[in-house]
Amino acid sequence: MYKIGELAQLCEIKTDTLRFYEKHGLLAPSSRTDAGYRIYTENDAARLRFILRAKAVGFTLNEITELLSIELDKSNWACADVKGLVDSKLEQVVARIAELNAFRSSLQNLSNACCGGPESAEHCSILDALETEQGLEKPLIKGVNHHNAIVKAER
Amino acid sequence: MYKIGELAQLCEIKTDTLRFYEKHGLLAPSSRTDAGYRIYTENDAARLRFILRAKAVGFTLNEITELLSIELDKSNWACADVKGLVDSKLEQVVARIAELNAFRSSLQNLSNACCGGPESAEHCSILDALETEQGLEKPLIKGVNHHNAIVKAER
DNA sequence: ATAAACCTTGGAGTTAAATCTAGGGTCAAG
DNA sequence: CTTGACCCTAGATTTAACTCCAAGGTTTAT
Repeated sequence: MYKIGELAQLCEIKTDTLRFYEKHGLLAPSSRTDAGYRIYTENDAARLRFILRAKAVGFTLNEITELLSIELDKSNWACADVKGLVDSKLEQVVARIAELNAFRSSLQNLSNACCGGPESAEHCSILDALETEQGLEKPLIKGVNHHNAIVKAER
Repeated sequence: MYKIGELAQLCEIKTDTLRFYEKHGLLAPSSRTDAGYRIYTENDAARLRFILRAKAVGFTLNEITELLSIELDKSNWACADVKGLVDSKLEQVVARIAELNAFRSSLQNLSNACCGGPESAEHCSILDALETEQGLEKPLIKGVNHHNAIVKAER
């Protein structure tokens, strides 16, 4: 059981943000005290952590609402519906991971091309690194890649 | 050589967005016609694609500006500086990939737990899936994971 | 029993990133 | 030589996601 300030501190956000999430239907406290103070349960906190993680990973609050709506009325959904919605989000996540991997390899190329010494960076070019990586990009975007996790990053 | 509308169409953004990027120092056309029309080169287009990819992957325009600033005055930077900046961005990207992988596995758990049939989704819970995945989360965050690329997602 | 530190609501302000509007030039096709 | 599809600038508006403020009620520690 947390008061709003306690939960906020626990999750390193502002109380204002919690009230904002409530107003927008993402997270309502399970109850109120007689005086009207919001009371959040451990379950509410878990939900909040889910929201924050989804946010950190680039989902908008609207998308998160959509994800959480599964939770709210799950007894009214068929299992197949839930699976469908989750799997479509899962696809988005997988696609985003692929994009990130492509981007990471862009940066990696630049880092690799750079000697790292004290001399001028005349020959270090983000765009050069980009160009040389362009052929590499497509296979990353399309299809699941079991071998592109994280490429060795040394030197 | 592209006029603003051509480049916009090529990259599926609005001309307004290109002018906006120019105003904010992310991408200026290499030249103008006598009439004042913006003229973008292939190099400008590559820079734009870099911007769009970075954006898709969750970087803010300010962060992207910082990344691109390397390009602008690279001759005034030491190679070590460039490498430092790039490597720190690289760390951010790797961290984000880790977060996304954790999130993906959350969703995967839910999908797996869900029978996918026509019956009520009473027992499919995003939060349940979250709980059971909580122990799994930390090893993903810390350290490079060569084997967490993308887990089989079928069924 | 009172001050400090909480909490409440309603509404205004902020920031990032566009997106739109108004009022005009430019250019190629018929 | 005009019409429609472009382009220009400057500035206003929008949207998401907070963040802050005012005016007041509640709790807690001294």
